[in-house]
Amino acid sequence: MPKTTTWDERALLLLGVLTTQSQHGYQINDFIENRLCRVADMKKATAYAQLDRLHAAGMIEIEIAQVGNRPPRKVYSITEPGRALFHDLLATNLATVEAPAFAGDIGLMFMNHLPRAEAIAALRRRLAQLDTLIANQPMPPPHGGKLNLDLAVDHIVAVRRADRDWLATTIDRLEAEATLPNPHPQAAANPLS
Amino acid sequence: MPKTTTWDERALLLLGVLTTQSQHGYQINDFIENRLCRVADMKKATAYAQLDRLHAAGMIEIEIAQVGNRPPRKVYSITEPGRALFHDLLATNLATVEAPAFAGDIGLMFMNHLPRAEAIAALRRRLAQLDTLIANQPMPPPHGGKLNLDLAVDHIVAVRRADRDWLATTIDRLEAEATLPNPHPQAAANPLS
DNA sequence: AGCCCATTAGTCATACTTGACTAATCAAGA
DNA sequence: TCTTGATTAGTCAAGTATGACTAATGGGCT
Repeated sequence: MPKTTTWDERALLLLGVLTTQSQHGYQINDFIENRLCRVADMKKATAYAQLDRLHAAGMIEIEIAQVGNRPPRKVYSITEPGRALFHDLLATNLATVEAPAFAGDIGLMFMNHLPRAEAIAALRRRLAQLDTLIANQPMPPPHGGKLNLDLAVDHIVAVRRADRDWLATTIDRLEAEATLPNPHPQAAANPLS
Repeated sequence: MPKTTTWDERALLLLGVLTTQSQHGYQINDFIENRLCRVADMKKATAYAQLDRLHAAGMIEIEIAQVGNRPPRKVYSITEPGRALFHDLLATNLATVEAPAFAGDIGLMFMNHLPRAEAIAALRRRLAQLDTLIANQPMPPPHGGKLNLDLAVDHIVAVRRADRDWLATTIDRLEAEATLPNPHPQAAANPLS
């Protein structure tokens, strides 16, 4: 038999959107890019590619609907196998911890290559950004029925707040260390050791 | 003039590794996949592609070194322009907040599509995994000189702990709600409304 | 002597992602 | 009336990421 395709969180996202309600492409993209933008990030072309894969696998079906003289809509609906797949993907997703990889940590690793003052100033800017983000956190627009956006947003806010606290504490610690004799005397530019 | 290439955290990672010390390819990959695996994630083929791009842009240079009769080593070294680029990328990285997108939040959004008990059981498995990860957090092997792995690992641990706390609290709340009259009576399987 | 594994170097096909683009209809403002 | 922007459909080229693969050497084990 053919090797079973591997489905990821993008399939879960689309199946979830379609489980809530059959939709046509424009609606799907609009929904993802406007309503779910803080939780998910998928572009139009990616969505179409995934929808094609899901259709080819029989997880969704497509009907054409004509409204007036407008270009015909393709309405995507989830099938029974699709519901089963959605169920499995959802249960797995809920039960699994993802390996986090923060791009910001790359910089932290190499922080000692900058002069202390410069590094701390940069981290301070990061902290200011975080504060702004947390303060201006817009509450998501009200949503209908089964979609639990609040929970996901709440999670993001919680993690961001922890990030902020860690950063504030770390900056303080680094500053305290900076007043002591410099433990890294070679921190300035140093070509050809 | 040609459009300036966009450099990302992968370039930062490689430049950082080479700033610490000139290395040949095998060393670089070994270092990233063994020592930095908890902070960064870059595969061999990706590293070589990035090294090529950096070399084409004059950010690193390559010398051939022969050791015995072994296959010749290509030793990659950072150039002066490379150091400047590294400095800029590092300062930017430290000063910037990344938009986080957690795959796990996709599931949270659709949680109401599962029966409450099943969803809570799945989240409990996620929590157990998180606890294990936090408990078994291996301290990174000691590192030399300017590499500040501890800081990045500390950050990851802090965020993970916040994640764990949020999850524990959320599970409790969901369970409390579950004992009340079900606010989502259609939570069970419900084909064709 | 012979065999296997680690070291050292990459390459390549494949898959995934996305910015930019095309096309047509209709409502509303100028 | 004409133009513009939103609605609706996608496509395609170009870039990125990576699993799987090839090749050669040398040290150590049987």
